[in-house]
Amino acid sequence: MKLEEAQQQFIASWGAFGTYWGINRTMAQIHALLMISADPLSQDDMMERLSISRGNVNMNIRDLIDWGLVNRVLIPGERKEYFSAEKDIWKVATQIVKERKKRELDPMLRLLDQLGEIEGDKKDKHIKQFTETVSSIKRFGSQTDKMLDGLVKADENWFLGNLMKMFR
Amino acid sequence: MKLEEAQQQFIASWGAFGTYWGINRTMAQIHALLMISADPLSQDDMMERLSISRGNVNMNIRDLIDWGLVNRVLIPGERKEYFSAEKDIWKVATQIVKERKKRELDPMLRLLDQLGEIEGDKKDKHIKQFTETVSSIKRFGSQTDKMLDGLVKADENWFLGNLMKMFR
DNA sequence: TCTATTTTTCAATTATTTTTGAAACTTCAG
DNA sequence: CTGAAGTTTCAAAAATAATTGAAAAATAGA
Repeated sequence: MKLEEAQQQFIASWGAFGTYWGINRTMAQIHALLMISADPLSQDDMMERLSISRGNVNMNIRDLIDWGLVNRVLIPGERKEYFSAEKDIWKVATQIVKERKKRELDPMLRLLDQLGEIEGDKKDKHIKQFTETVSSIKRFGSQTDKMLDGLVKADENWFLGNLMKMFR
Repeated sequence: MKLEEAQQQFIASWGAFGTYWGINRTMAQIHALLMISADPLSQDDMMERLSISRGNVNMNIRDLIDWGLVNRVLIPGERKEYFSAEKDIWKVATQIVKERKKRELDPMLRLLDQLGEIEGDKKDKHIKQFTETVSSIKRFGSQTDKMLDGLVKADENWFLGNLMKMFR
């Protein structure tokens, strides 16, 4: 398989998978392009490679920087801005976990705390079902929260090594 | 807080969070409604509780059944079909992991295998960067795959207990 | 079988999200 | 200061996804 063809396919597929993960297609494609590029790229490079508009590149690059997945790179003597992606896949995953935890899990747990106390007869089966569901989700969520904190802090090989042993 | 109010809020929020997880709002709301309901509900019940159309309920219920999160329940003497959700949150999580692995991770790994061999000079930095990125994602993906297989098989308390110790 | 009831399907509509592109803004060299 | 090069913004347009509702299909009791 030729390099260009493989690159095209990788970018297209990464973009498609991105939509499963709540990331929009273009953002995932830009990320894919930067991960497989040996050198940093400018916004114009990305526009050309992906056939998308300047505004689109600009907005999605900004989001990727917010997610901590892409960095601005200054190239001496160049006026343009260049961008490169974190290439260590473990760091990428860690960063995504960290951000998603912050954006999704933490707010969810805050909400569940507010739904704890319900007025009325604790023996009523509707009240019982509701409070049981909410509290079991809360319990599960807190455990997940702690686990992810650990995971984010852990060293790659140590973590995977241990986990591999556990599940063998 | 009153039960009805808390239920409303739980359903609305679960729906909103669902969109983060690649699940559409309505599907997540139906799931939420069934999780907090003490008794199985009919399609008409759900239409009324969530103010959505019959077709919408029907399609999303079917998806939830495909995901293994909801079951048809036969109520003796009733002509209508009733539905209930799995209420054990650990089973819910396990089921979601299993399905997403099947739908997302497995196809991704299959693709990466195809992108392995690139024609040309192995020393060329563009080829090198591409193959390195692809193979490191593949490696990471396979490890994740094995880990999730283990997780799905594992018993709740055993798993969380161990993980808690690991990360304390 | 017939028919009332319930479920399913799907084309058309509606809502949401993404993308474009041109104008506004910023930066910097001369 | 001026203006060319580069970046950002955002309203409008396009693309995508979700929802409706009515017709078709399935089901079960008489």
